[in-house]
Amino acid sequence: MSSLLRHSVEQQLQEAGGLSYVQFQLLATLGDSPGGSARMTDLADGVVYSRSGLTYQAQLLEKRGLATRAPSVEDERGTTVTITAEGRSVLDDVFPGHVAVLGDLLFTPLDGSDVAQLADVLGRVRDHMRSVPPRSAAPRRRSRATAPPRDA
Amino acid sequence: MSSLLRHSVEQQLQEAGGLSYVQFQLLATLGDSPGGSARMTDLADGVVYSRSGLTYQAQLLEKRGLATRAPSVEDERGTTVTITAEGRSVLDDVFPGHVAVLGDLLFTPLDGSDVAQLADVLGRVRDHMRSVPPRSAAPRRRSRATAPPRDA
DNA sequence: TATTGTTATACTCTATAACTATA
DNA sequence: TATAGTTATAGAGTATAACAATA
Repeated sequence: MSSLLRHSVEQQLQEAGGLSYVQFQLLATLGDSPGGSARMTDLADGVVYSRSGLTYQAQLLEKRGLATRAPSVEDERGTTVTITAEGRSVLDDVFPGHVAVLGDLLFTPLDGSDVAQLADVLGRVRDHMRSVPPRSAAPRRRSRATAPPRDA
Repeated sequence: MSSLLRHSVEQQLQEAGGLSYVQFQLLATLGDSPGGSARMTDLADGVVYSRSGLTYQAQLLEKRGLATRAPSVEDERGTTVTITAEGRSVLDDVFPGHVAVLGDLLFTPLDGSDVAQLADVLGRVRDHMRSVPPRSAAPRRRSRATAPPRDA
């Protein structure tokens, strides 16, 4: 079910705005951030992928003029990404269709009670997953001599 | 939530058996099929992807000796894919860890009632999505001559 | 030394279109 | 003609490792 939905969502984003799923997530996150800005690390928190993958997608956004990148003021190691007016415009173009896809495919067969249950249950799963030490994101070699590797 | 879970699942499949998510789906489907066989078209029904993508993954399985491919007996246009003993072996290798990932990440914060609700609600969504006409060719905002194109 | 991020690179996967062969 | 599947190809996306720069 999740695969089917994801596939349709990605297709709509691509057709309506030429956006990959990750690009949409980044733009949406930036759009909701104060000043339309966020640091790469903050952006990474919402996404699964590697830092290099994030850099790649952010570069694509910059090339299309949907976002700008600049060294962070507070911490010069960091990069601050900011959504542009054109970025917001693309987001506006894409959003109605995005909501429509979800409405058609996900919400149509559900009533208010179903949606509430889903939000509750999946919300708990999400919180749980976030609280779990990300086995994946944790480089194996991170373990010092004191910590015996679990995954052999 | 779905992305996080999917990512962890894919990682486990890759580490435990060198399987992509699609390959695992194919092997699992074959394993549950009578005689361990199914036609490409039948396999495609369970998966989102294109036929060429399915051919690609089936070829990989064949190269690794996890499945065989042969012309179908009834309909010589078709290809019958069959899981091998080694394919079942890899499936057995991978399965416990697969279940463990789902247990850890998905089911831990849920009780029996939650799981039942989830199965009910998502089951209806799945049925609904399957009943809907192919999404790819149906851009819903694509209107007739009355609506001017706004994406110029 | 640890953290932030980029680059170089190699690889996997997917989709489109053209093609073959059978129904 | 329609259906089943493969092949050729091209492109998008991802991860790993090496790297530079700042804290």
